Amino acid sequence: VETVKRQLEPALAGRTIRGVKVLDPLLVAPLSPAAFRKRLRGQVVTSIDRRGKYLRLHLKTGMTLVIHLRMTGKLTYEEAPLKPAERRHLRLVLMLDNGGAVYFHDQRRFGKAFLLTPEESAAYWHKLGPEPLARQFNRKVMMNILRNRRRPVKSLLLDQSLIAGIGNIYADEALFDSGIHPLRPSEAISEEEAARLVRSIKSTLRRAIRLQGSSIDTYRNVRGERGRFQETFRVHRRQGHSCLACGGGVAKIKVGGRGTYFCPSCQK
DNA sequence: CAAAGAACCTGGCGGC
DNA sequence: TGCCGCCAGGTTCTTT
Repeated sequence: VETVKRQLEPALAGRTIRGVKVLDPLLVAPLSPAAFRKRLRGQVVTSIDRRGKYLRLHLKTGMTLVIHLRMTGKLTYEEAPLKPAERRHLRLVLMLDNGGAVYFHDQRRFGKAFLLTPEESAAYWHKLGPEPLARQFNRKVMMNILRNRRRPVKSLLLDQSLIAGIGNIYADEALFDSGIHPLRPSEAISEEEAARLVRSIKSTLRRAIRLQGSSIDTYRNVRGERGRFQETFRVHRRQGHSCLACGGGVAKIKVGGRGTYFCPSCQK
């Protein structure tokens, strides 16, 4: 999402949305496509940012257009019309005043786009935990999150109300990097381990951003290019392969309903 | 109230 | 070839 945000900013900032085409009502539900279009058309995008896994397009009126890609959402920017094959999973088009357009594609149709008023915004973003890449996200904050909870540490990392923006891939990779077992009860994590976990989360996310995300299947960046972080996975989706650190076998279990990959000898 | 499980969707894969 | 079940970068609602 950070990669998408960085690439979308120069294409969208300062642009006026001249046209809105909703090809899948599910994307904007519970708003009707007509109501969504009416509220968005003519709006000026002043800036773009990200909060957790949400993309936010700030509009001159004070409204915010929020986009969540969920599992298979993709945003692309094009100056020329899409080829027929590229329209297969097209859900939304925002036509801009410079002739370009932003396209939202989504195979599984889990993605969401909605508008927030300035009044709604504060309460909405309040539901999310801190940004893991912020300076203020440190061992102390991590310890407060881990303390008095016995849920498996991986479930906590994925809980967006506790920390905003860590996904399944990055939770697995950060836990491997810090040598912590995904099922460890969070209250059993020491100060030293918490400090290591914070460093691992930050370094994993930074490295993934540098490699422009993970293209396991459908993900592409705004220019349609694959990310490369999947080439550096140490445990995620490597079950049965040997651990790059110890040579032992990478295991797969389910944690909180999510496929979870780890090295039983490196992660305790 | 926390936690587990199901639901929301589409499509690819392996097994039979 | 075709059908079935399982799995998938996430969140939210329901059930236990």
